[in-house]
This record gives sequence, structure tokens and C-alpha cells, in this order.
Amino acid sequence: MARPMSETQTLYAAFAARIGAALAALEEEAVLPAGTPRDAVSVEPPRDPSHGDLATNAAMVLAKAAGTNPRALAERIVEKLAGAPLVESAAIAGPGFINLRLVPATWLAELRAIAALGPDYGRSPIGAGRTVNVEYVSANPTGPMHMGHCRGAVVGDALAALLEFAGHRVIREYYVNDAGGQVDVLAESAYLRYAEALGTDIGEIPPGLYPGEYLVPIGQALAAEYGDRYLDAPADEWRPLFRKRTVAAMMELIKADLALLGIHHDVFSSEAELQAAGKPAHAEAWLREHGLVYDGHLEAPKGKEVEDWEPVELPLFRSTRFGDDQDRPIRKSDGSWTYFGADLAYHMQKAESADELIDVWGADHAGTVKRIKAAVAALSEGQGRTIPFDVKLVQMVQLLRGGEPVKMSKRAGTFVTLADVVREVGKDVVRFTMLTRKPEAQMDFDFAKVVEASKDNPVFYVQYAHARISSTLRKAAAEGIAPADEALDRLGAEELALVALAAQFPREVEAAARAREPHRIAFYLYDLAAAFHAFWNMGNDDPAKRIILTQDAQLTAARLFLAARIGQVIRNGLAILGVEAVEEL
RNA sequence: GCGCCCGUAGCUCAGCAGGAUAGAGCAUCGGAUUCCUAAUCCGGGGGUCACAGGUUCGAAUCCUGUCGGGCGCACCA
Repeated sequence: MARPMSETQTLYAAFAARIGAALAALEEEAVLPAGTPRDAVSVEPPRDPSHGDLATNAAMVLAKAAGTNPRALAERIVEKLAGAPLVESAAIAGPGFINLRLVPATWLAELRAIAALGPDYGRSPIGAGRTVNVEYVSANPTGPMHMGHCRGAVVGDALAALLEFAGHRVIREYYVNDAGGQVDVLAESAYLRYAEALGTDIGEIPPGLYPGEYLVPIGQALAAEYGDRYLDAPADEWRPLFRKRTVAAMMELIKADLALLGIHHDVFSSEAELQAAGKPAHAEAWLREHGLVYDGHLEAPKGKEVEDWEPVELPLFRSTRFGDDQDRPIRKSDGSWTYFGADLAYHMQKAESADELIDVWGADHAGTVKRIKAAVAALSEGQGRTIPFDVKLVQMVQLLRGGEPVKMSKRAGTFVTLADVVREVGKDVVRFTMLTRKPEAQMDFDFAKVVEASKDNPVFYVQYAHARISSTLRKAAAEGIAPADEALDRLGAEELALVALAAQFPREVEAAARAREPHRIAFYLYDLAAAFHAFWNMGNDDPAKRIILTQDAQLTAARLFLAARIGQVIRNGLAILGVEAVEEL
């Protein structure tokens, strides 16, 4: 046990392993029952730095299993840890915390580990061997992306990157809702533009159709390709073609918008193709076999008057068996599939190639979470394997400009497009800002504030820290000094404190990945940037604390080495968020 | 009426698997600029973690209820 740390082993991983070894030893001595689960054992920095460098709650969470009290068990664990390499002292505190004080060389080893791992520093194996399907965006293919889609897009994309960094294989997926009635409306709208392109005066776009200008080029393209062939033809003749062509064009628009945000999906699944392949019918048959679909009557909606309510018999999925409030229809009275019916089959399809599913939805779809969770639960049960399934609900974003709400009307076609916003404030600002709040909390997005270049704005604050590091390295290079790790032992307490914070990056990644919360990375980076800015400013008060000391090349090289590693961690974190680490501002 | 989310400093929000004395920014007050980028930093004041119960060695965190705000509640998507 207690192997010395290797070049590339990170601190928290090393000590988690060491404590595990100590616990295993105690199992052999029968102090702990064999096979005691250790999931709740954590290794973390103590709240108060004066307590030491690392703390573990092992004694507290395992005391019950050991049949003793936390402090007594802590003593047994401390015996095993006290003599370990790099440990200066191990003490029991409070209700049974074990505080470890480490020799300073520990931090220097971590610095070298960051250097050795580079862009891989912080990667975790917790997801190894697991494939996660993350479905996000899935905006209807009826027009360009608007700001209502933005937050889910960014959160989903960052979540996918985070899970990948934490070792999962990730499938980024987009569900194209190209089968519903709205797509007919879209086709009709495009048909109008087609007629317009051929010289017909179409006047005002009738209410209910899509009025957006973005359909004009589609109409022109269709006119150029087909001439007036469909101008006086019955709708049945052109509708399927116009649907297909317009949806395809809309998806190109959407993909271009997503590209502006740096988002690229691996898989686009078409609802229409899903239906054409008979997947929903197959799902229905399977569910009927398992007694989970039956023909029954839908209850009238509660708390809401429906004038022409008539009970009809429909095929219902027994979602109440899995916690839903009502059984849900999978087909309409005309026999076509409901959105849910197709979505249910879609989730079955996704589960074929993934161990785990995550959907990122807007909060306006909160009402349908239970039924789709019920569907996946039914699938899990029927297949006899657990399919973990999470729906991340992303709350609304209120758009402001200098404190005033930005007026939007979908009907009038005056929504704020994602492309406009990215053009105005930039990709990095949009992405980072969307991640500075937990997704389930509502947020404001103020155009005036997010472009502010001050510490009030976390994007700039973090990028500024990185730019400062870059410029320092440039300046040092110009003076002929390169970062080097030969004299790291000359680094002082302030420098080691900075390393201690950087060393937490791997566990932040793991915690964020486990919680499926990429915003934690953004907050961590803010803290790390703050620590670096504070460190930097010590050089303003005391010139001896500057990074570049022309009269001491050796110490300068060591400090540059430190600064470069902090920069590396910032880069790795920003990479998860999909934000550029700039070299200068 | 029902379901989901939220409620933490004057404002905007963090709070990491239930852990030690609840944190940051803004605002406010007082300081640092012959400087490697002051686009930054240091310090002061500011809290009944909405409220009431419960679970336990320990709750901002978990459970129940109440109040307040948001979203949703069609065979729509």
C-alpha cells in the first residue's frame, strides 16, 4: 500500500487510494466488516486551511458499520496513515474528521503532474466503459434558433464535454421533430414564398403561418428548381416534397447557428424516419405484450374548462404505474402517433446504443417529464437492465438591455435570434454567461452587462487571468527566461496555496460530472482566477513577489512554471465549457 | 385544483455526496498604481439560510406541511 505518487497521479486520486488501502487493512484486522461500502467516504480540503491540507470523513461515515464511535475508528485509521509518505501529520478533529498535513513537496509533485498531463490534467476515469447519450437543443425545424434555445444548447454541450472529460463515451444527439402538423404549416409557408418568387402577390402572410423572412430564399430555390410546376397543383402533390425540402433547409440554418456557438452533434434523429421505420408501432406491440398499453378513455383535463370535451377510446401507456399522474395516449383518434408515442419509441431507440440517457429540455416541457421517465422505466423493467435516465430542465432566460426587458413576439416574427446575439456579444460571452447560474434557476441576460470588460463579468475575469499568464510568459521569454521545475522548492507559502487550489480541479470535475452540473466548473474557474489575480497583485505591493525577477533567474523560472500550470488548468476548464482561453485581451 | 423548479447579505448568486465558525460579486465605506496588463488587488460593515415541524452525533443541504415567485397541465410540439 501507500505507493509513492507517480509523475502523472494526481493528489486527490492518490490519497483516495491511500485511504482506501488503510480501510482495507482495517477490514483484514476485522475492525471493519469485510466489504463495507465506501461510497460516502470523501477526501477534500478542510474548510479552514489551518486544519491542514486534506480531510476525510471516513471515520464518521463508517463508524456505524464498525460498531464503534467515529473518534475511536478515526484513531485506527490515523495509525495506518500517519507514517505514509508525504504525510507530515494526521490528526483527529471535531466529531471525527481526520486532518492530514502534507509535506510541501506534495504540492510540487502536483505541479509536475499538471505539467506532465497537460490538457489531460483533470480527466477522470469515473465514466470509463459507459456510454451516455445526451440529447440537447432538439429545436423544432421551423426556423432559425432563437435565444429561447440558447441556454439548453450551451448547458447540454458543456455537459456532454464534461462527461467526456470524466471518462464517458458521449453521443451528442439532436431529435428532429419533423413529423408533426407544424411541419405542414412550415411547408405551406414555404409554398407561399415559392409562389412569391414566381411573381404572385402573396400580400400579408396569413396568421398561423410562419412569417419569417428566412423562408424567402427557400421559396426562391424551389422556384428555381421546379419552375411553376406546383403553382396551381393541389397541396397533396407538393406538400411531401416541400416538407422535406424546407425541413432540410431549416436544419442547415440551425446547424449553422449551432456552429456559431461551437456546437456539433454526432447524431440527428428524424421523427419522420423513426415513424417510417415502424419504431413506434414496434414499441406499442412490445408494450402491449407487457400489459403496459391498453385501450382506454382519457380523463378530462382538470382545473381547466375544455368546451368540446368528449371521451374517446385511445391506446394509453400505463405511465401511472411508474409515477405519472395519468396514463398517456400514444396515438391520436385518427390513428397517427402522438408526440409522446413517437418520443417513447425514440427513447427506446437511443437506449439501444447507450448505457445511460440524458435529455436537456426547456422548463416549458416540465409537464412531460414524468411520462417519458415512466417510458424509460418501463423499458428498464422489460429489458431487465437499469437504464439511468435524467431530464435536465433548463429554466427560462429573461433578455434585458440595460435593465429593460427586450420585447419579443413570436407571432410578429420579432424574436431575438441566437445568431444576432452571438454576433453582438461573442460566443465566449454567451457560453460562459449561460453557465454562471445553475440551470434550474431562472436567469437574466443583459446585453449591456455581459459585454462589460470588468471583474463584474466572470468571462473577462477568467480570461484576463489567462491572458496575464500568457503575457508574463511572453515577456519572460523575451528576456530569455523559460519556465523550469529545477528550483520549485524555492516557492513559498502563497505559491503553494495557489497550487492547492489548482489541485482541486480533478475533484471539481468529478463532482460536477456526478452531479451533471457543468456550471460548477465555471464557478471554480472564477475562484482560481481570483486567487491568481490576488497572487499577481502581491507583486505590486512587494516587488520581490513578482513573477519575473531579472536578478534571480532561478526563482523566476520556478514561478513561471507555476504560472504556466495555473494557465493550463484554466485552459482545461474553459475547454470543458467551450470557451476560448485567450492569449491577450 | 394538480405537477415541476426556485426562495441564502440591500441587489445578483455559489454552497462541492448531511459535516467543522454559511461564502463570492455588485452596492457602500476606507486603502494600494514610479507596476510582470490597476480590465486588478487589500480591508471594514452587512445573515433567524422564507416559515413550522421531523429524521440524527450533526441539516442551508434529506422528509412533511405552510407561505411567496416562476413554468406547465389537449389527441399540441
